[in-house]
Amino acid sequence: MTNTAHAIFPAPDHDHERCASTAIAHAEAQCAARAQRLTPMRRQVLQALLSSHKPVGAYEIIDRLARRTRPAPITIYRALDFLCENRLIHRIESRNAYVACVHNHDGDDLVVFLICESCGAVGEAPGAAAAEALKASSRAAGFSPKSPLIEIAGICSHCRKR
Amino acid sequence: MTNTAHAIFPAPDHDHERCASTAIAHAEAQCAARAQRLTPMRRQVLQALLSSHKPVGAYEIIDRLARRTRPAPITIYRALDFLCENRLIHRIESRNAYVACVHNHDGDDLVVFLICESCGAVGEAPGAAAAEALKASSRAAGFSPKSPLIEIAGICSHCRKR
DNA sequence: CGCTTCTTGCTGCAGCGCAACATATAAATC
DNA sequence: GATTTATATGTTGCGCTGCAGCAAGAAGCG
Repeated sequence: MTNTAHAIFPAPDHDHERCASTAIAHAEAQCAARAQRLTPMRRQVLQALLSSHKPVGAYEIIDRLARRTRPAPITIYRALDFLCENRLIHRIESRNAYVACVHNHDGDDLVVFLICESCGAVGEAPGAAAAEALKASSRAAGFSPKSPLIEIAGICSHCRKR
Repeated sequence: MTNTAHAIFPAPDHDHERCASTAIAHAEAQCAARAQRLTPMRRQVLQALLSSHKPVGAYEIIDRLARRTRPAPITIYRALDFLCENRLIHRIESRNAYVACVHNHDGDDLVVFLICESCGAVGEAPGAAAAEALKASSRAAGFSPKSPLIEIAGICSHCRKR
């Protein structure tokens, strides 16, 4: 197989051009629907993240933009905040970095981040089942949970084959 | 109730003196069993974390130690690494901070961190059930998982009452 | 146009985290 | 005990992370 629409980990030879353009299109639609502005700066940051499926740090984004005038860190963080709030990207806490959301999941569903220690790619797996178990466990402790954060390190299917 | 041994979130009025001393005793036993050395530096860092059930950053640990000679950050990080490797403390990724392990869980079992947004306390809930669901989900994606990281923000039972 | 709101740029700063090297202390071996 | 070896701590230095506070420009609106 080469490129099924719902593969958690995109194959090394997948059509990434298409992958990125659909993500941009989705971002435009999403922003239009919410009356939010996908400014050039925000679009550039999103595109920088879309250049791979790996988490990228804020300062590396600055390097990748590499325009005439080098944007200040705060500028990037503000764009990242905007993109996070609109669920167009995700923050990977264990890496202090960000990945573009490839939208394999629905609205408010819990997402499980699978992080390959070999190639660095990040996949988004559905985690509804685990979410139930987590809610039950935390409620048993008298805890009122909000959004669970789940990140799992390991080896992805493509790296495993090699 | 005031202080049951297995409460996930220790009551505000619990006997923290005892709480801390048992943790130190456990650390000594654990290190002795593994032929590891709980040096003065490491013990001091552990005690600094045991002064509360809240996550503490590396630089705040430096402030708390407040000895004649202020230890360098790297010194603290080395002690933290040691304590993490020996499972005497945990790193809270979403806070870039550390908490002492109060050992409500067994050996290699998955731990779910419950972080109270009100008082900042961190509880450790058992997550074996969720772990199974997560493993199944990630394996379905062809992923070979290692140690899942689960952190949930919310409100703890004691803050909820107020 | 004038006003408001949003966005970006600029300066500055504090916490986080570790590499590389030097020194000191403890354990192990003879 | 003396020597080697391993482990732990100290010192210097630096890059990344993340944001506060203020100023300037751009977009939307009556």
